[in-house]
Formats: sequence, structure tokens, C-alpha cells
Amino acid sequence: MDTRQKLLQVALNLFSRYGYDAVGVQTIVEEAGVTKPTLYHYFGSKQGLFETLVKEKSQSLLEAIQLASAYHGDITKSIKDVVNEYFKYAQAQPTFYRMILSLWFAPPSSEYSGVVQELLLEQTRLLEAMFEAAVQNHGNMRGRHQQYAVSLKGMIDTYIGLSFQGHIQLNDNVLNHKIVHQFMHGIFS
Amino acid sequence: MDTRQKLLQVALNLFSRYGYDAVGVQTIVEEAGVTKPTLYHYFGSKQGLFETLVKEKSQSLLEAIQLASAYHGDITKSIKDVVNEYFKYAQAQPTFYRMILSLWFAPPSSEYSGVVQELLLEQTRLLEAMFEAAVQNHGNMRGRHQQYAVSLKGMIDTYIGLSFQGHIQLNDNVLNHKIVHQFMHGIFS
DNA sequence: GATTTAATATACCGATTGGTATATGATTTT
DNA sequence: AAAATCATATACCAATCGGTATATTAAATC
Repeated sequence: MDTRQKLLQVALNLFSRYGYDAVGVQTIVEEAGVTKPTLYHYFGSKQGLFETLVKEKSQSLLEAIQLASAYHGDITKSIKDVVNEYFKYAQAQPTFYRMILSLWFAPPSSEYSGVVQELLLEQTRLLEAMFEAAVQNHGNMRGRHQQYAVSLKGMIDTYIGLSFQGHIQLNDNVLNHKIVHQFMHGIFS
Repeated sequence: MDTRQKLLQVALNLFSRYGYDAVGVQTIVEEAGVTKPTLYHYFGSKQGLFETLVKEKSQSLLEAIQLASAYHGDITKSIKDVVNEYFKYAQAQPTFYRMILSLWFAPPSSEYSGVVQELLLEQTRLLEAMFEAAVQNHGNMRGRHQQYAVSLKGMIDTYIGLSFQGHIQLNDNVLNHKIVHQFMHGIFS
């Protein structure tokens, strides 16, 4: 692995395990087997390292959600696909997803909040677009895209969080079906 | 206000606004108008200050949930009361609740994680007891107390989080009713 | 009134923080 | 082959970190 990738990987592990603020630049470069100027050469700052990390790691998630959230006349199927992709990603990248979850409600003033909020916003946009497209067949959903998007996302993250704490397993088709069913029921009742 | 209370109040505001790690002891004592030995006299350490803060601030929430979660033959009503109390508390103590939310998924190694997890555990215990008591009238719930408890908590926190970000308003009886309805539907379907 | 205890301040500790000025090989471009 | 750029290291910076040894004042206890 080249130095740049090594730094990103080490940073992810450390940030995830101890938190962004608790990990010093010195620790990162030591574990990566390089020195500080190397890190600053690639990323400019600790914050720049974090931003690069989040953007590169989240790319595949955003692409997957974009595909899954396409609306083809069956909103229930789209939601199911979306939930599936989230669960798949959370299982494939648990360290990263855990880190993002832990920063969900981070204080807006913190230097890492901006990137995380941006990532969240992009996800919300994709989900909103899905609900917006479904309005043609479900008139009662009109004007509530954002609310649906954020509450679906909240529901998904809740279950992913529960899986991280060992309460449930995401590898469960029945669970997926129940979640979607529960969510749809919340919409149409 | 006496010095001790002042320190706790200042610490809460700073922790909530900038995050635990990002706030130095020096900043806290300056804003409180005292010096470091005073803080260490009362709380022993930065961590001790945080623990005291969490325990004192969460006491009223735990008491309210304990009362609301009592089971008197109508599980739907109990859940509704619980949700109500959570929403009331989150509105009364938004700064504190936001701080706790931001530490929900904090790395277990961090020095503040222990207290937060303990608080979460106490809440889960109360909710579990509620579902456990309801088993006599709802046999299909047997053996799932913990899962119900954590998912109800997750749902509540999701909505509280959404309100903090301006997406919804907790001051809405209809919302409360819908949440409980949605949750019950998830249980019995 | 004397003694103890609680509450506060001054001044300091070593360690660590994020970040950089400067230099040196290594690689690429011209 | 020369010049320029990239990638890395040594050695350092001021500032801040959490925490404390010591002293002093104020309040409570005897």
C-alpha cells in the first residue's frame, strides 16, 4: 500500500477507536511509519486528512444509494433496496460507519462537523428525490419529502446502531421487510 | 449561584457547544470566573466534572421515565406516556440532551463513554421492565423485551434528533400519537 | 477563642497539541 | 544531463493540555 492510503487507513482506525479529537497527528504518523511533514504534504492539515477520508470512503455508499433510490413505480421496492444497501454498506465498512454515526450529532462548531453534515445532506437529497418522484402515484405524500427522507434515514441508522451494539443482526431479510413495512405504515396511516 | 453549580452550568454549555475533548479545563474555569484548583477541589478531575454533570442532570429524566413506564394494563398508554416524558425533557433540557445524543456512539475507549453508556443502560432497563410487565397480556412479546426497549429508545432519539435539526416539532400531539401507533404496529405485525 | 476544615488563588509541572522551516534524496519533465 | 517537482526526514515552534504543590483566606467545629 502506498503511503497516502496507509495514512488514511491508519487514521480511520484510530479516529473510529478513540475519536477525532483524542487522536493526535503524531500518533497517526507513528502508526503509519512516517513523519509529520509527510502527512502535511498529502493532506495539508489534520482536518484535511479527515475530509479526504470521509469523501473517499463515502463515495461508494452514495453511488449505491443513488442506484437503489431510483423510482420505477414501486416506492416500497425502492425503499427496500435502499435499506438493503445501507445495511450492506454498514456491514462492509463498520469502522467507517461507526465513526460517522458517532459524529451525527457532533457540535456544529467542531472542525469535523462540516464534512459529516455535508455527507448527511447528500444522502438526504437522494432520499428526498426518491419520495418526490413517487408523489405522482401517491398524492398524499406531497410536500413531505424531506420529513420522509430524514425519518427513514433515522430509522436506518437506529437499526445499524443497534447492530453495532450487538442487539440485532442486519443479515436478516425478515428484519429488512419489517422495517420497510413499519415505515410504510407510518406514512399511509 | 454557588461556585459548584456555576462550574457545572458552564461546563454543560461548553461541552454541548464544542464537544468534551475540544473544551479545556482552563476555558471552563475562566468562563466560570474561578481558577483551576477550585474545579479540582469540587470534582477531582475533568472526567469527574463530566460524570457529576451527567448524573445530576439525568436524574429527573430517569425519575420521570420510571413513573411513566409503570404498566397498568395498557401498554399503549405506557408507551405514549414514556414518549411524552422524553419529548418534554428534550425540550426542557435541549443542551444536555444534545450533548448526550452526540456521545451515544462515542468510542468506548473515550473517558466519557462509561458514564453515558451507564445512563443509557438505566433507561433501557426501565423500558425493558415495562415490556416485561406487559407480557402477561401480550404473550407474543415474550422474550423480546430488550429488543423492544432499544428500538423504542432509538425511535424516540431519532425524532428528538430531528427536532434539534429543525425538521420537526416535538410540541405535536399528533406526532406523538403517530409514533406510538407506528411502533405498536411494528410489534404486532 | 483556638483549631480544624473548606474554599480559593499564585505559580508552576512535564507532556502533548497542531503545525512548520529547512534540508535531502528520489523521481519526473524538459 | 539539467531542472524542476515530489516525497520524505530532522529538528524545532509557541500554545495548550490536564493536573498539582504550596499558600492563604473564610467558615465551621470544638
